[in-house]
Amino acid sequence: MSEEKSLNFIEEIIEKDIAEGIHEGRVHTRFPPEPNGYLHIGHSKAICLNFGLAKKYQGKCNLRFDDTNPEKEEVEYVDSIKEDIQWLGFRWDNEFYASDYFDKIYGFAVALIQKGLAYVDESSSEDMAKQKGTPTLAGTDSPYRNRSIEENLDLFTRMKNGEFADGTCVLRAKIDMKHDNMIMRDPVIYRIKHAEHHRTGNTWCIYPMYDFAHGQSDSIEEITHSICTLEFIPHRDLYNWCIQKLEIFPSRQYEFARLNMTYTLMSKRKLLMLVQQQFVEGWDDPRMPTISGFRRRGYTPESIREFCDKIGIAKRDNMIDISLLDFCLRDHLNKIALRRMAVLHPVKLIITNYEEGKTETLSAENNPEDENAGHRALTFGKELWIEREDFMENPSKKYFRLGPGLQVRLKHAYIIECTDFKKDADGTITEIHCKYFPESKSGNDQSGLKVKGTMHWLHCDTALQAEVRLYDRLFTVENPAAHDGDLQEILHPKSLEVISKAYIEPALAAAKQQDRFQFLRLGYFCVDKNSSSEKLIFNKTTGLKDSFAKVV
RNA sequence: UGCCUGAUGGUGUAAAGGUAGCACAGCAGUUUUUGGUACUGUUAGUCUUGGUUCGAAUCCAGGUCGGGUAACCA
Repeated sequence: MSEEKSLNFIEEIIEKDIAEGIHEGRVHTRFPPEPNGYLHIGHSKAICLNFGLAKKYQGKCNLRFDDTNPEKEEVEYVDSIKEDIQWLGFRWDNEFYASDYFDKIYGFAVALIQKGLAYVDESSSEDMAKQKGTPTLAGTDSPYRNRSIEENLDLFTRMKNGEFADGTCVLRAKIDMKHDNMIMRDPVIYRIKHAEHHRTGNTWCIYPMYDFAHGQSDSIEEITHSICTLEFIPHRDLYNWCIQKLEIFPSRQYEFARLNMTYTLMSKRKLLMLVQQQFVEGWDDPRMPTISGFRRRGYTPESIREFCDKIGIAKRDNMIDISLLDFCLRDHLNKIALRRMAVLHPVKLIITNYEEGKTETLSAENNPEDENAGHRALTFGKELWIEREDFMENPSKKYFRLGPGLQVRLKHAYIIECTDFKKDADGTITEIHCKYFPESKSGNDQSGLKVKGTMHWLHCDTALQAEVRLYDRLFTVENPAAHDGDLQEILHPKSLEVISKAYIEPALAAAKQQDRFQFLRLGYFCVDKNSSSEKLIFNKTTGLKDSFAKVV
């Protein structure tokens, strides 16, 4: 009866490795972000993969910051990355930094020089580019390629000691300038950067390149399965070359296809641009595809994990429909979000046959999906707010809401019938008059009336006010990454709409930051981080599935 | 143009030589005091050409198309 879920290709490799007793069947992964930006939804895929694999196979997963470029990295990013991973629900076994290993990595470089496998090159970067050749044209050796070991050792030591300015020389691995794989044409493995590092300060003025730090860090931590994205496939040759020449722990690299999602930008560089040019409020702007943005928007970690599980792991390029993320979100929120009523675009409704000044307390369930969620009290009276969209002067037959002579149910209250309405000079509806049917009271309906529509409402005298922020997609095109021109050209002009005076029900007064609700018939909303008891602010997380919208 | 990769409905992802399945999206319907939820039904797919085989999405050969790759970034 237990349905076996099929394995993805990495799980297959791992299970094979375990079966063969490689590394005593141990599984140790790592998540290796560079702290040069905030984590986005694409990183969630890698996080769920790496931490998920460790969990599934009773292994370990390290968090390791790939901090080898001091010019781009900052502690703010380190902190945000840690917060985001934890929020997603994962705990790392070790918190490491590539910069922890600078001494060891330096030692690896010296070892390579001593084996005659690395040399200091004073060619300019232009010359080095020429030496590289092209995909079809073999490269040529640098004039500095055959320096003696002693000279290389001396030069490299002086590089470390700060005797040279940035860019004067680099350390290169001595591999093969005619290699089919361009990466293997004597790659740079150390460069000079007189820059302060966020952790090592001014201790170093030379820093290893990715290819001479990442794999080495994997080895030092005895990572068994080093999982990265497809664009690192050509680097695997070098990864393995270093392990072999240095005779260090043989971690293995495996590559999977990164996440692409419709209407979403995944480039950290471009996201940084949105922040710097203030097209959004910051990295955690609810429109951003960052983990912190989704958090502020009201997404749940459960829904993001479920999404990552559903999209699968494979090697072919993909473009996931963002509606799948939406589905996972709604699916979870539907189960956990308390129901409340709010009126975003209010118009007054007067119940003409309801006694002036009278009120009634009604009971409303907090969540029909959850018996244990309990009930709350609602006040009903003569004057109510309803949604402007819920009234039409000349409704079509498919319109199940209010219009002259039409009947609807007010949720948790009575059935009403529209008897009259008022307009101002511009034709804007200013007031709707209805009569109610006292015997149609919710839960005890004796009226025998049948209506097609049910509407949300708020009692004028007791409703509270709040700011509500409505979000739409940030980009107008399905694949913003493919857009060549200015980002501004494809930015959705109405990605944010602020409703400064929306009405909400009194039960929402005590709502705290990050609390999530379903505003009946409107969608899911969560309390913004800048919300206060004086001024409540709600972010729209996502709408409800709306099958009526398509009819219109 | 070299090297590396990949190709299954609109989008993802399974099927390890034996009935092409699942999810999202779409469409239609049932239920409903949320035009929500739930439930039911349904449309739609193996890049191509050959070969091996009783039998091919799967194995082999050629082709086509897509992606990556020529940073002192990661």
